[in-house]
Amino acid sequence: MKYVTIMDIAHALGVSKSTVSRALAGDVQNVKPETMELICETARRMGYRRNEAAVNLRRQHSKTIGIVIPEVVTSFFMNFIQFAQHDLRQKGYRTIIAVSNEDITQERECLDMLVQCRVDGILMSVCHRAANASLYQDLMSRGIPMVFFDRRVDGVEASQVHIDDASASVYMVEKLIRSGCRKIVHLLGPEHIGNATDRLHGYREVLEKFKLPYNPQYVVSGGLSAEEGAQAMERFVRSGLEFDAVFGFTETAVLGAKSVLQKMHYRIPEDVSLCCISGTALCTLVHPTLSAVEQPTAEMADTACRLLLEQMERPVHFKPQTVVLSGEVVLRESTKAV
Amino acid sequence: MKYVTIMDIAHALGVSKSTVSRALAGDVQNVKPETMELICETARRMGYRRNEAAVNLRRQHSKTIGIVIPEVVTSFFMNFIQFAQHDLRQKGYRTIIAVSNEDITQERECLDMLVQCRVDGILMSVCHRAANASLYQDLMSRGIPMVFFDRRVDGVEASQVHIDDASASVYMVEKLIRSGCRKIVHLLGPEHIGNATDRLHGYREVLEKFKLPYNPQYVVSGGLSAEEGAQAMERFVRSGLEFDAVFGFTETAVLGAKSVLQKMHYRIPEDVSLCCISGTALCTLVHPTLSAVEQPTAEMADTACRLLLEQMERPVHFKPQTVVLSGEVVLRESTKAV
DNA sequence: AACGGTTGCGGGAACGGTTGCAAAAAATAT
DNA sequence: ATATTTTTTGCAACCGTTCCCGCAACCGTT
Repeated sequence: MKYVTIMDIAHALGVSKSTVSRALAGDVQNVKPETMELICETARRMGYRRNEAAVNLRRQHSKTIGIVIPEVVTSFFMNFIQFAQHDLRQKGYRTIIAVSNEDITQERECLDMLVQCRVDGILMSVCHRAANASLYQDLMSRGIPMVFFDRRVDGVEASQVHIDDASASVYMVEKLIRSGCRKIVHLLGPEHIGNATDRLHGYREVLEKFKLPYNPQYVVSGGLSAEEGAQAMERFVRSGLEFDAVFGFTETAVLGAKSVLQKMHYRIPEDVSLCCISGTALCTLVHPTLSAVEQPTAEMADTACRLLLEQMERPVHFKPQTVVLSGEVVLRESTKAV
Repeated sequence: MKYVTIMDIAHALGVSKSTVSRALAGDVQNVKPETMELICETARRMGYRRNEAAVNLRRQHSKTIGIVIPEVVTSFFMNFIQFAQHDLRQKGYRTIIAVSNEDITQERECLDMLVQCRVDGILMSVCHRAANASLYQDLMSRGIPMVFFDRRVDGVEASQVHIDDASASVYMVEKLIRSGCRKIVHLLGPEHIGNATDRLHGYREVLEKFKLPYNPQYVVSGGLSAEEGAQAMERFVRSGLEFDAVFGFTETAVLGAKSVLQKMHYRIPEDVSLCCISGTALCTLVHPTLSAVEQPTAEMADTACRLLLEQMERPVHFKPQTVVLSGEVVLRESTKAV
């Protein structure tokens, strides 16, 4: 495994490595056009590829951004990464992605690895609203810019961008009620995810607004996965309580619930309406298609990248800011018309 | 942004950087236990994180493996990455993932980036069976070990691991026939993906075996995405030809077809059986659940990593080998019992 | 006391680029 | 022609780490 270096090129052409370096960097101020052309051509011919490690060492930055996400089963995070990569690449940054698997220990390891790689900044969606807060704070005080997206994090002085979960819930549940539903089950997300609480608040807010009674029995822990959602649904159905709609914290859980319901021959949406927050392309792939509040993924990625880049450009007197985006209600076949 | 270096530690303790380096590397042969303890403790206290760029430069390897995948909408590739990351991390390797978006130009850029980062090896699923073959060959002759997984690549002397597509198709289509289906539509994959041809061969083989006529009109280009699958299905239905089953190249395309069929009130599987190759968790999320040949993702990742690691350990007199795994037919609700 | 062997540590040269500064070469002005 | 400026080039230091080599201190033997 022998890579060609600028010294190899310099030697082959009888010039100094400085000149080669400048030529390859396109420094038109300091190198004669024909020399430049010659060097670039030779580099191409010899198959030269710059050694990033050497560059990173010399310049004191890596031109890479770390992205930490909690899971890879939903396509939301992958879509986010795609958009973010597009934005960052345009600004000359590479990305390195790390998955915490919804585990705070793995999350710490991810962060550790990113620090070792000397990433210039971190885009992060936490797996726990508070558990690693002091670590984030520590990293940021060490001068590593961070922006948190999608999942809210508490007690950290940092830029964040997420959707207005409470409002999103309000929109969605209101649609449910206006379409005639009265007994709405809420598949609650895990307590350690901040957004779960907000979505529950939104749900309760609408009930109050419409003077409907709030019954805690209709709020069941639906987890994150399809399995958990299915189990929660099954348990609820067995409890014998009447219901005419399910509003879920997340897509996968609702899909699990949907399977259970369909297996029991509930008709959707005639017998039960189904909807959730943070839907992805999956919602359109199932039958009936699922009504959901869609995350503005592209906008979220753009905003997160912008915030991060701004913070990296002017690290001094930078003020953390929280951007709240609004989700878009998309009504599909799993809910009745209002 | 100031990171602490081994020099900082050495200075603080009045020892040489060599000793610090050795202590941190756990070189018990050459450093006294108390010194070691002292150095490690100080390093921890000062928040030392090794600079990977410096290490990569000095040692002539990066301890990272590049993984190139064609898309991120299916969870298959993400699952593969998860398994591969697990294996590689155990061997002390980081991973850097790049997405080609089913585009040969982007694929070249991905490879270029990985070379710049001096990855020690590449795990790759191509977006075109042949287009970039000479580039792969070039990279390998430059001493970069590569292993190709899932998607077959032609005319390249390299290790490959994929499922036996023809046999997988045979298994699946046979089940269809044994359950009573006679007019089976095949949603063909894109021509530039080698596996598509193999799966078609499998389909034809079974027809021959059962002495059923082969009608080219029943083989339609179904593309990769749900949209393409839906369009293909719609076109076929409009053609007026009778059919009682759809066997698809890939999950997403079949899901697209399924939507169309369900919208038209075809009953599944009573009117039309549905199945595909390379199913993921998605198959169990939809209703009715989808019969599929499941890829042995973990096994494929393990094999690919093993092959790559072996090749990296003994680059000389290494012989490329192709490992063919067999898929597992999982019958679910979208097909009738045999 | 002199000897070889081990142990623990420091010095310094790499690794492959970038970049400030000075010097050489070329272009322009006097 | 020489003086001056401008363009183009080379030298050398540096980034943080590893690792080869050498040195000293200490050990037990003779």
